[in-house]
Amino acid sequence: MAEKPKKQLILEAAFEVFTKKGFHSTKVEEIAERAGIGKGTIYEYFKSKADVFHEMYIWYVDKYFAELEEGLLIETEPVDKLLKIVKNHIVFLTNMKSLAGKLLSESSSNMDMGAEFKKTMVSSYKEKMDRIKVIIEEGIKKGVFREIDVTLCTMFFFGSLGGISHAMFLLDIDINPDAVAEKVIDILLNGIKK
Amino acid sequence: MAEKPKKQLILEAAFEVFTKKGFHSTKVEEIAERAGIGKGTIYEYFKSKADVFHEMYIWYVDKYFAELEEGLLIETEPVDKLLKIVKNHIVFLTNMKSLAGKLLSESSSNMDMGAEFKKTMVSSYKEKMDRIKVIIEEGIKKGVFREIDVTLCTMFFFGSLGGISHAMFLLDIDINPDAVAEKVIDILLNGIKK
Amino acid sequence: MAEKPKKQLILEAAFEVFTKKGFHSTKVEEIAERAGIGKGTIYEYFKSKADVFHEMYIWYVDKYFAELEEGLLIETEPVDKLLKIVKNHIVFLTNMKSLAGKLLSESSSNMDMGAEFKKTMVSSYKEKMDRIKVIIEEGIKKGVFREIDVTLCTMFFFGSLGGISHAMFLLDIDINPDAVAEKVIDILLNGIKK
Amino acid sequence: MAEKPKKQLILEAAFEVFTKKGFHSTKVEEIAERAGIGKGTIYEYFKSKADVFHEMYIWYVDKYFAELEEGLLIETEPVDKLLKIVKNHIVFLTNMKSLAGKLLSESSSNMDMGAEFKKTMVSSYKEKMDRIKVIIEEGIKKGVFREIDVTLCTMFFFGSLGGISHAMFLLDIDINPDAVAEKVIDILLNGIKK
DNA sequence: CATGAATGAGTATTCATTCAT
DNA sequence: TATGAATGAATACTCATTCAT
Repeated sequence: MAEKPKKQLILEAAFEVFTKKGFHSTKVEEIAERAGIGKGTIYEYFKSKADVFHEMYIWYVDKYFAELEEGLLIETEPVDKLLKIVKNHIVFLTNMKSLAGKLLSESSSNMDMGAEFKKTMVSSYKEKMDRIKVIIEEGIKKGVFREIDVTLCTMFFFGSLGGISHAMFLLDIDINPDAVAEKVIDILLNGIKK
Repeated sequence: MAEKPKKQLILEAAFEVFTKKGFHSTKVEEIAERAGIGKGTIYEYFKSKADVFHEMYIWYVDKYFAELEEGLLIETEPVDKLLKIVKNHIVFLTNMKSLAGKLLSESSSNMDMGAEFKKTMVSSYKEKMDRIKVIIEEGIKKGVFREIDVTLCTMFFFGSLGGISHAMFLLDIDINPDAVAEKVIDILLNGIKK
Repeated sequence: MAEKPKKQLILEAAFEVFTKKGFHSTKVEEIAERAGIGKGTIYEYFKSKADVFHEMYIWYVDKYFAELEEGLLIETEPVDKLLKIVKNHIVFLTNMKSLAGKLLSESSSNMDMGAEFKKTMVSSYKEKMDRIKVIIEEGIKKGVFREIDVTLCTMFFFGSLGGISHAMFLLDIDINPDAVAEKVIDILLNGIKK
Repeated sequence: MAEKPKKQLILEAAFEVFTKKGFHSTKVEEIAERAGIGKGTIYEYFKSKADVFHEMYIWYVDKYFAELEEGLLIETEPVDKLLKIVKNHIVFLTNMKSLAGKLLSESSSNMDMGAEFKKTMVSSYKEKMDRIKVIIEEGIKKGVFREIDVTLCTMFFFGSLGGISHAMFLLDIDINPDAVAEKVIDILLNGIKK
């Protein structure tokens, strides 16, 4: 009897379909089918297809951060924190059935989805970036990291995570989170120069 | 009299519109208007809207590589080559009126565009990666770089370029190509550890 | 405690909404809200939206006639009766918050509401007409009126009432029932010729 | 080869369907079918269903006035002019396949069609009224008519025309334009009092 | 070759109605 | 009885594509 709340059901179905087919190619009816409900029901909980996408995005990002923060609590050292972030990122993507790349890319090109959504995206993006930035700054303060350009370094590091996801999905590569994470951090920390 | 060939005209118009509005939101008629020709004419040169996109993508990538290779010819040292790649990437994006990010993201989510296009994308992706990979391997052979995981390092480096583009567009940041390129390479080469 | 019967409540709410927004633009939920009840409850008393409209129409016409007949009882002379009809018509419309025009017009165009409703409308229309016809015939018999075409005169007279309502609503004119009624009857009785 | 212009074709088809079924019950596709064209073509000439209705209404009113004015040119006497108006009205309705009543009624209840259309309707209504008003005033000036309330008389007369149409359609009566017109004018001029 | 008028397949959304509670 | 969450049939409108000129 204790059914999952309808709204959650829709969000999950939406995630699966949107990430697999992209926003425009996803039909509202498909989401309903996957959620095992009637098409009209979606409009009881969301005011439009774009709204479903928007809320799903927020839900997804929140989930990401929740898992991340939990992981970060244990660590104290900047290096370990960065390592945790990379691991978390990879695990998250893998758990998400490896479809998350789509989400990012499709969403970034949907300016037609209204300024409000754009704002949500930018702010969640900044939030992620800031989380990393703080760690790097902490590392510099502690004397563990060099005095590099923090913003750039953050973009660099953050981008590399995206690049890895992108490669994973586009090339259909299976990877070992721990091994990859360690290699990534090694490069980031020590550079590639001999 | 020396008019630009019609096909080229369409490709350029398509690039502008597709990158500004994304694939689905771009109307064929808009491309025609921007190209200063009739809607029907497009179908004389391309068999569908997807085909226009596909060919435009190839043209864009070719252009990217042409400029890149030209730049790489001058350099002999792996480090300088990587530096050139970063600079070229940033300059290219800037020249492209900062719209290229869209291209990547939108395209990656269009599985509905057929397997053929997917293949084109993957292969051009691999081509770009390989170009970088070769340089890194060369650096290792020459003893300039450590013996790191080349594939991963490539993904890492390549991804960081994407991350920088993404940040540029999403956050609307203006950057100085040379300064940024040097900082990026500095991090890549020396790492961030003190 | 002496609550109004639910059905009556719905009918009144329906009248307000239907007359303000027309049949198609009225949502069943709106009627329920205005009646202060749940949407489903309407279907306990009526079998469809069209049925609500149908019954409301009958209720409205009955009310009209009830008021009219009451007024006519006092009068004995045909001329006074016609005068009473005009006054009653105008007062009725005014009391109805000047929305009745809508009712007539919307309803007349709803062939899609089924033959049954059409019949109700026609028969109520005929009933109104007959009421007038009888008075005119009586007037002729009494030698007060000329031997004009009774049916046509009825239509003419009845139509003019509608015309006045229509003008009132469309042009948003406020009128004095007594003054107008007397002028109307004056024209009807004496014509406009000098 | 000399086909009727598409826009005109659509307007005529729209008139037939709208007047038969009312605005809401008319499907755009039905208009297209009746016009013998594709659904999309309608949107080449009109920007919405409401727009088709709006333009059709104007076209219809213009046609009415064109025929009316032509008829009025020949007459010089106010009485003859009124007679002409009545005849014209009846003939017009008959020619229009007896569907015009719908038009008036449906349209008057479509406040949801936007303020612009409301304005068009009111102004065409006033125009018709003014045409009649002028004739009555002329009659008074010439000493043919009594000094009655002109506005009211106009509404009265105009309404009676509507009443006759309404009766014709609702009761499905066939009438002889000339005979009816003369009787109507007789009542209007001389009243019904003996 | 070039065109743009014509087309109709495809889809988000609304809302009357049902029915489990 | 009363309710309102759930439903899906119904429909205006868009736009890639065709083809007569």
